[in-house]
Amino acid sequence: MKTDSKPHVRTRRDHSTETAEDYVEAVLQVIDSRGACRVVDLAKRFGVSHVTVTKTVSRLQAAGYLTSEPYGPIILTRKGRRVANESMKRHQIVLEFLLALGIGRSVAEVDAEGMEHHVSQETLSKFEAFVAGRKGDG
Amino acid sequence: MKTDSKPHVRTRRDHSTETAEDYVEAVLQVIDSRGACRVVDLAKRFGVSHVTVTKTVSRLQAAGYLTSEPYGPIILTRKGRRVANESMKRHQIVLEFLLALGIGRSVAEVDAEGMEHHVSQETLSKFEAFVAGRKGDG
DNA sequence: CCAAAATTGTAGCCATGGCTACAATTGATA
DNA sequence: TATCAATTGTAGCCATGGCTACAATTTTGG
Ligand SMILES: [Mn+2]
Ligand SMILES: [Mn+2]
Ligand SMILES: [Mn+2]
Ligand SMILES: [Mn+2]
Repeated sequence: MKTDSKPHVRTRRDHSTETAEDYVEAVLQVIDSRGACRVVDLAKRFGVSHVTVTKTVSRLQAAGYLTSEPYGPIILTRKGRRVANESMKRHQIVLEFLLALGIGRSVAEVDAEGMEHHVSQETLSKFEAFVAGRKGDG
Repeated sequence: MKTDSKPHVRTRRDHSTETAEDYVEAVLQVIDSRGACRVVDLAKRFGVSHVTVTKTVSRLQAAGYLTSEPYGPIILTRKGRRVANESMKRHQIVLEFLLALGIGRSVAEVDAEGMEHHVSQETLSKFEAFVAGRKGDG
């Protein structure tokens, strides 16, 4: 797990994996709700042009997260599915934590999307414990 | 405050202001502890080459956050000091929140460096309230 | 005061992630 | 089925933020 003593170095590393995590997560969710994932779906979701999505998808394909043929749908590889599931789980924990803290849902959803990539395993565990604790209360 | 319904759009905006915030904050702290801030100080702090710092400093100068003459020290403008103070305050709140949650100092410092840029005002307030609450306890 | 070390600047490269404009393909429907 | 709409691809642009290599300047020690 390499405990980077330099905070900014870790933050930069977090950012370098952020796109892959958000994309595979989105692909999984779109497939789950529409049957197949297309470039337009991701463009709408992320609020970017379809060109940006196409280029990113091609990078992620080269990196082994997904596959796609010309004019075809976007499909996750085994690796892509693994990362998507891990990311979704972590996203969920962060979101539930913010909700448990009493933050409004729409704000919590926005904050979680950015925060999720910077939460260490230790912090994630504390978040989980906190949520579990609030469930027990009244 | 514009409540971006699209999480990823907000996250991208957070990232677009991140460098300026981290730099002015660092400049303020270096000045405070060494009397003056130089390119090397920032390069060490951020774990990047002096070239990266030079280029970024020149961008931030163009954007009005700081000034610097050739081979001279880096000085914050009024705007730079304002942003630095705000950023330091927010950073401190996030850090103290993580510590109050029971996270180890070194991990908390690393996580805070990334998280701080994605915390909305509402969430920041809840963080503050949580820390204040734990202070009262035993 | 001068040489070596440290610092800073400059040139030029790369990857990521944005965009517009336009072309090609596919899908829907009249 | 022929056309129009939607989707996807491609070309080419930009800004940010990394880097190495080398040049210039400043600082420091003897
Ligand atoms: Mn995200
Ligand atoms: Mn997410
Ligand atoms: Mn930061
Ligand atoms: Mn971030």
